[in-house]
Amino acid sequence: MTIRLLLADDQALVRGALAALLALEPDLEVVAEVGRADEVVDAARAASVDVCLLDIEMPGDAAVPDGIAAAAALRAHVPGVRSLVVTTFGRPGYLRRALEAGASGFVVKDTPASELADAVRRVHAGFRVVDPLLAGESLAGGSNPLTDREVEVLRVALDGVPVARIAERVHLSPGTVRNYLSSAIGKTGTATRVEAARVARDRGWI
Amino acid sequence: MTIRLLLADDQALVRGALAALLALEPDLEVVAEVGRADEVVDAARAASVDVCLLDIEMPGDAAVPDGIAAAAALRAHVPGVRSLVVTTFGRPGYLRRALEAGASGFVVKDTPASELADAVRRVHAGFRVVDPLLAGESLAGGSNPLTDREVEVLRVALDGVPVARIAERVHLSPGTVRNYLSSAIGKTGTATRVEAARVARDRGWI
DNA sequence: GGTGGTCGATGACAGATGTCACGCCCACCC
DNA sequence: GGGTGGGCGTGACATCTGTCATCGACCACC
Repeated sequence: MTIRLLLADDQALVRGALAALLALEPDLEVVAEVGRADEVVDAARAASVDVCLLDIEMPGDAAVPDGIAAAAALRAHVPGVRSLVVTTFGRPGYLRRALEAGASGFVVKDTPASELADAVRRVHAGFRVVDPLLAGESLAGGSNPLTDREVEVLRVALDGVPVARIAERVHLSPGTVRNYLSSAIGKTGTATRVEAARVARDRGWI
Repeated sequence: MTIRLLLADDQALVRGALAALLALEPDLEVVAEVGRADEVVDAARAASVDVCLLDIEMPGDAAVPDGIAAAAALRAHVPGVRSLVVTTFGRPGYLRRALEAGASGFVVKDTPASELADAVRRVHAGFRVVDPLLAGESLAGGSNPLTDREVEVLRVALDGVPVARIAERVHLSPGTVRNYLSSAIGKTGTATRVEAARVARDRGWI
């Protein structure tokens, strides 16, 4: 019996290339491909998929905006499927959030191509597959010290927009936004809101 | 006679997957793979390569920091080889810079996998292959209005560091840095230095 | 009822930032 | 020599930002 796979990645070329790579394995079969996070659940159900390979950075809708949310949605709605997150960025917080969302595996796109099929097989067999290097960093990184509001404000601050525009977008007064930013700057040990936002992003806090 | 290919991409998984995809074509053969921009020229020479597939975002050294520089280095040192840039980001400025660097083709990773092999063949045959959507944007985008100093300062400003630290890194006085930033803010039609840096990056100006 | 806690807002302050006009130096050119 | 212009710096100014103390509103809890 072959393992039935779904590929979710917004870059068609990468998706197709991964399909070609996995097609080399006789016990694996790619039965569905999607390019958006919000299409994962339907496709997984329709094709009776065993394992989903999920990129994190993918377009989606408000309910399922990215690959991590797709893993959570799969666990909730199609519990038989296992998720293997395959991502460009080995940010510690991504790993933590992916595991919290119910993903069974987490590999970065730096890993050798030869290891992917094995990761799929182990995930399908019920094991947990995690990049060992990243697992260490993730534990060392600690958990997210930011409050919900700080996260919300930092997300907007990422692009470097002025405080006034951040305030508009999150429906808070400019003064309050500055308070949250100041707090986040303190927690990240940085000097400006943009630095704080970047550090928070790299640690997977936002 | 098969077309001999070199794959340059820092993500091993993507590299391997592309190799599997292209191996499906009987007239194509992947004869070399590298993960750094500064290894492209040597590898291309050693394996007598016909066409190089180059990612842009790749680590490298000071002389060849990315895939675009690798295309330029190939033209200079191994003139027989043609370059096909394969990149995640369809930024208009990337296209312009890639063509200036002597690349024969430019495709984004959104394109269907089925078209890649054809793009390789056309590049090998001496044609120029350019994403048509992007070609339009690139012409509309116009050329780079920034001075060298403005570019240098904006590159550092991308991370949101304070002006004082930008001044240290580029060996200018803080006041001068602010002048360049102010000028760049005006040219980009933005409000802060970080916004200016992001706009400039997205247009391929820095 | 009181009590404590959180959330959002405000005000005040120092320092950073963006803008602008101007000055200096040096290369270049007539 | 006398411009002329670009690159870099300075000073001054208004505004924005980051920090901190404080306040009112609201809610949970005893």
